Amino acid sequence: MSLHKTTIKDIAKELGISVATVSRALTGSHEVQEETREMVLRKAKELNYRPNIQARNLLKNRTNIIGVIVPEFVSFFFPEIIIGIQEVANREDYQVLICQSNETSDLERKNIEMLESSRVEGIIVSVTKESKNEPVFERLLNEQMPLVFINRVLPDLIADKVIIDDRKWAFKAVEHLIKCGYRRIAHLGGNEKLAVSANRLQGYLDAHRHYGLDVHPNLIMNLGVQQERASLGVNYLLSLKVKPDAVFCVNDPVAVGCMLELKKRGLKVPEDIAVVGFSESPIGRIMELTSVSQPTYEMGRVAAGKLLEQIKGNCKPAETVVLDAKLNIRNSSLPVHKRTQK
Amino acid sequence: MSLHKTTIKDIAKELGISVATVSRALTGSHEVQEETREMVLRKAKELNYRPNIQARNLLKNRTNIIGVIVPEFVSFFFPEIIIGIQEVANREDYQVLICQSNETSDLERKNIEMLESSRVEGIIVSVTKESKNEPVFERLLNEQMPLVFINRVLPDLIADKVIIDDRKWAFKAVEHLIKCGYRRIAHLGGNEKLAVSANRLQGYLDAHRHYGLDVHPNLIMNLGVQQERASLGVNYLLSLKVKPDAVFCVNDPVAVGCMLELKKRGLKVPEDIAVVGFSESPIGRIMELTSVSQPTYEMGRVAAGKLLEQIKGNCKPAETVVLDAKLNIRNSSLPVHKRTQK
DNA sequence: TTTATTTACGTAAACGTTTACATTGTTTGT
DNA sequence: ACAAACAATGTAAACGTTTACGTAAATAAA
Repeated sequence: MSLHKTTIKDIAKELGISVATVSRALTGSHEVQEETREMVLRKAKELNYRPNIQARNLLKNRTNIIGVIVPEFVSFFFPEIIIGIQEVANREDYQVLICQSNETSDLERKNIEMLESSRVEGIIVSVTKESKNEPVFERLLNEQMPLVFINRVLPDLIADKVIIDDRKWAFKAVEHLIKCGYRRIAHLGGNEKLAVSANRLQGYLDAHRHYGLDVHPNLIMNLGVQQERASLGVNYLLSLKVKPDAVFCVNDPVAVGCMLELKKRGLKVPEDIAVVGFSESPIGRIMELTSVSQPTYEMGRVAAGKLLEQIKGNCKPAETVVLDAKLNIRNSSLPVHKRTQK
Repeated sequence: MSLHKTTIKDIAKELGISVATVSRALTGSHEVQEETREMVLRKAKELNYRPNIQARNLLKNRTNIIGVIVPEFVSFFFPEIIIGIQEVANREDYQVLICQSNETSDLERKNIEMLESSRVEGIIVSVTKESKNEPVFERLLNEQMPLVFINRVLPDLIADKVIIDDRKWAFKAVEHLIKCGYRRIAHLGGNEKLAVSANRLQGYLDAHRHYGLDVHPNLIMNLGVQQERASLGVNYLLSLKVKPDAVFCVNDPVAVGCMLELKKRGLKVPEDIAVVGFSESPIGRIMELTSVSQPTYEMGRVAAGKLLEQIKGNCKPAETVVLDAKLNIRNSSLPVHKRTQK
């Protein structure tokens, strides 16, 4: 019941041999007598020896840990990405240190510094909106810290990135609304400084341009990516003389908030207003919300794969992996002529 | 652009002083001249020095890491607990290594061993259903590994536990149904071997006993804790000659699955059948599901607090902290006489 | 036999810190 | 003036490993 954890020295002393021999026996070196090895292994088991990874890592100057920074992980989205990351990392004996930046630039920076102090061998990050940490990431890149951006990226940085084509899929989502017969499509956008938001807005504009529809600036609002922000937007939209007949939302939470507010106001989806989200969510699925689904697990796996490659020193030039997505059409965006049949 | 990370030695060499002085300056020791300290701090910043935590920990024989094992973290519940844990842990400079056992006993054991090898200083765990690892946890306790069970516990083990009184709150939930006028209340239970499930079933039985209601064994089914399992139960319940007028579900996912299946079958909640869940969830809230809310963040904080106490060697006897919960009444369980008004 | 090679093991340095102890130079007390 | 106390710094050991190097004995080659 000693609080002392068995070390290699204890084994050596008990057997009257040197620590070097014990180490060799344990690491499976060939330069140790079979007889000796067995003796060591037996004693190690007897003393319930566990190698001290810290000491080994200090010597080899590694930690076998990678860091992950996400804005939050209460919504399904980032947890799924993290699971994908863990899957690949664990397979290669890496542990994953998970941090959440809580959507604040400041905590993001602190997390980075903490991960550096923990001597993680690489970092996978999904930046906060309004990340003011571009210089920090630049420093990391300069210092050759393996780094992969996922989902939310900094467009100006030359680094590995794993994303979907937000612009393209936003286009497809809005195109779907247009083809369904909707003509006054509003957009509840996220934060302009967030690349994903900006790109989805672009896709929205692209679709209008492509199908010759006028863009009404007063139908476009950038309120944020959180569910609660939606009511504000809905209230405004419903106050207009000419109301929109559909809303394309920057993500599912906002779309859900939008649907809830509409319901509260006594409006039916899609009969009065159609709604489309982005990124899929269990709640959205249940509410029959049309949305673009991202391959979350796969994104995590790919990001971890690229990070481990960087760590192993395969110094390929920075690459942006664009994964495929999918538009899932549900009842929240029925074609105008089919709506009454519902 | 060197791959070499700045060490205390580099600073010492550049300034022509000893590593001891540098160390003292950095750790805020009083026995160093103010002038020297400033010099060191300036140089440290210039060279972007980050202390190597591994080396420090090796010396002090600690890691400043605690491990957390949860069954899963895609649903809101465990992420919230984890955030609470991180909050307290980070405040005390501890990192959190998060593992998911994926509801399998085997992966749970592997995670434990992995955390041991990583020399975590303590473990917070929510066991899998049918955890066969009681002997493993017993060993950990014997070896004085700080350990706190949270939410899902092993009743026979003497250890720190952070829970709510599942039996009591299940009683309250069912009592609420009874007071609303429901008389044939079914129970979609979880796994019998899972303490939380067993306790919630007991609460269900208690309420029946307390209010003199007969228990109909064929209205009680233990199908599991996942949403998908609910349809099976609903199908069976609806096949009975005398159908239930309410369902008390072991948790929100099952309750949601239950509501969806009822909807699919053309039945209205609560007009045809009332539904009550447990543990709260965003989806449940949106579906207006009556449920018991647990203080997830607080549970995490308390568990982390207790673990850190254990780590610091405050060897109190094992204690079970029972936190308060709350029954949130929503439309899924309207009083029978009010239902038509809806 | 003598020399070269191999085998099995020991010695000691190294990783980046912290800290007990030693060593200065300076101040205080008598 | 001299001992005592103190302040600021240096020296070196320690944490638990791995591994380059050295060494002795045993074996193979000459």
